[in-house]
Amino acid sequence: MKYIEKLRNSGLRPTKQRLQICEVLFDTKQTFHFTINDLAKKIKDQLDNRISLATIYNTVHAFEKKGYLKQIPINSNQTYFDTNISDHHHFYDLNEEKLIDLENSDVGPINIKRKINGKKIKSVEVLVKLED
Amino acid sequence: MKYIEKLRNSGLRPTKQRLQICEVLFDTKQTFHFTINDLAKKIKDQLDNRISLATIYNTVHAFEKKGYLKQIPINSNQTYFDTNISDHHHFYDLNEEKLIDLENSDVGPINIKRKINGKKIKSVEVLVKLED
DNA sequence: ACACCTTTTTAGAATCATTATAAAGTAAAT
DNA sequence: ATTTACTTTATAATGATTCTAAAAAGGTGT
Repeated sequence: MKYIEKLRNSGLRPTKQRLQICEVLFDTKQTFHFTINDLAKKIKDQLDNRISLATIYNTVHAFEKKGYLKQIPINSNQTYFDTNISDHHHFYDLNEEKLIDLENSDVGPINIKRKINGKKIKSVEVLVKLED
Repeated sequence: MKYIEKLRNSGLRPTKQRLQICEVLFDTKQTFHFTINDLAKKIKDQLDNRISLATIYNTVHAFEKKGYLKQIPINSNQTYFDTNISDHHHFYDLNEEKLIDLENSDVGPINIKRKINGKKIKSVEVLVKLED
């Protein structure tokens, strides 16, 4: 199993549940956005066994902390995650409540001129809200 | 009262509660960020009478819809609002969980090259995450 | 001022995502 | 194989936000 090493290397035990969640998240051609509920449904549909909701939360947060997932900053009652961890930005369609990837080449370079003492920039994320 | 006209013009009845919330939000030299809970506390401290939490929610959402407040896209369990409705962006200090305004001049122009058919850009918001 | 209609406020209940708990199960180390 | 430290799990708890329906207040016309 190709994810066993990946998990071990980051200090996460490769449990059956984590490996299955890896498959659902990363065995796809296309990256995608999801909420915990989306993921829970996907897991229920794709797997024979069931994984408890608590485990799904734990796993997603563990993966996010390790950098295998990105949280998307957006005001919604649910938290959105992205399996695309490359440097990129998002459209958010307010009418359809849908996220759309903006390739990095779709956005000109972003120049942050101000510095805060003792702080490093961890990420720069652009959210472009769309309406009809 | 200077807010009566403002509210009437946007189709909101200038009720006692709304006018008082206007004072708390807009009678300040500096703009600021807040959550509903922050605001509720501020209201309790600054006013003699009490305003129900439901009204605070209603009012903030009404003001946001009318453009007197901006929601700040950030992943937090609470929703953040900003009384600074000018075009500007934010630092988010991950360690201290604090928002800091970035003046528009602190960020170079942002060029969104991609268009989505039939959709207009409503806003472009940059969130710069900081860590120690 | 009064009557009428509409909007707003309110307390409390309901909802819903997320986190905490604590017991049972599993991986890894000795 | 035994022990130890993680993990999973069902369920309960939490906490922000929204809903509800009744009371109060604003606005308009008389």
